[in-house]
Amino acid sequence: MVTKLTSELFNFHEALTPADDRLTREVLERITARWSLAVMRILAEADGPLRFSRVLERVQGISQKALTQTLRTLERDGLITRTLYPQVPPRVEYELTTLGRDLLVPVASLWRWIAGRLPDFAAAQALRRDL
Amino acid sequence: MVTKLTSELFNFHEALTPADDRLTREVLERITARWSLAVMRILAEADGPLRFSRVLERVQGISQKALTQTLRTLERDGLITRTLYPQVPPRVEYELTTLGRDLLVPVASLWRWIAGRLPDFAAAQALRRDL
DNA sequence: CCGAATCCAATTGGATACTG
DNA sequence: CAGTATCCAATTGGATTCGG
Repeated sequence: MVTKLTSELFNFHEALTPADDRLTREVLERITARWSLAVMRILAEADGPLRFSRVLERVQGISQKALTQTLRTLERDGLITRTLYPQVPPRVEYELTTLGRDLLVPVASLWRWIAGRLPDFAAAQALRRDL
Repeated sequence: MVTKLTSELFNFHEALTPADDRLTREVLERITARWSLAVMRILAEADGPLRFSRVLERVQGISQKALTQTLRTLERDGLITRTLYPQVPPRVEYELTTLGRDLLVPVASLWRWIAGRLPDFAAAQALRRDL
C-alpha cells in the first residue's frame, strides 16, 4: 500500500517541535548548499587537518570568498573545526569533526541513489527539453 | 580505520563521467532546494492527484510564484506529473511519479538522521553564536 | 598566508496586475 | 483557476584590493 509507505516516511517529522523542524530544514539546506559537500569530501579524503590554501586548490572551481563562507557555515554547524596557529604568516587548519564524518554516511547514500537513477533523470529531462 | 571508511563512501563517485557527476550534483541541489521537499511531502501524503490551489494551501508559507517554479522543476526532473484538464476554469493536477516516491526513501533517511542529531547541531550553534 | 572589505553584475523572491 | 508578466527590493557571487 503506497499510501502508508509514503506517509510513514515522514512520521518522525511530526514528533518535532516547530523550532526543531526549522532547524532540521536549515541544516539540510546548508549541508546541500553549493560547496558544502565538495569541501567536506576533500577534508574526508585528506584524513587530517588541511590548510586553507590546500582546500582552495583541491575544490575545483571554488572562489576564495565562497570557500571562506562555506568553511564558516560548516564550522557553525559543528561539522568541521578551525584551528588558528598565530604565526607569521598565520596558519589555519580545518578538519572534519566526528559529527561531520558521521553525516557523510547518509549523505553518500542519497548521492549514490541519485547516481544510480541517473538514466531516469536524464530521460525525464530529455523528454521535456521543450518546457 | 577512519581513512578508508570516509574515502570509500564516495568511491562510486569516481566511476561517474564528468557529465554524470554534474547531473547528479544538479539533481541533489534541486531536490534539496527551498520548497522541493515540502511540496513532494504534500503530494506523497495526498496519495493522489492534487490541484494547484490545494498544494498552495497546504505548503505553509510558499508564494504562488515559488510554487509554480518548484512544480516546473520537479516535473522536469521526472519527479511529478502535471495533468491539464482544458476546462473553463482550467483544472491542473499534480502527482508524484514512481521515481518521486522512490526518492523520498533516501531523502527521509537523511532528514531523519539530521533530526536525530539535532542536539549536536543545536549545541554547536550555541557555542559559536558569537562567530 | 588567511581572509575581511569593497564594488559591481546577476540572480532571486515577493507583491501586484493581468489573461485564457 | 492557474498561471504569466512586470516591477522592485534584497540577496548572492565573482573580482579585486587591502590588512594582520
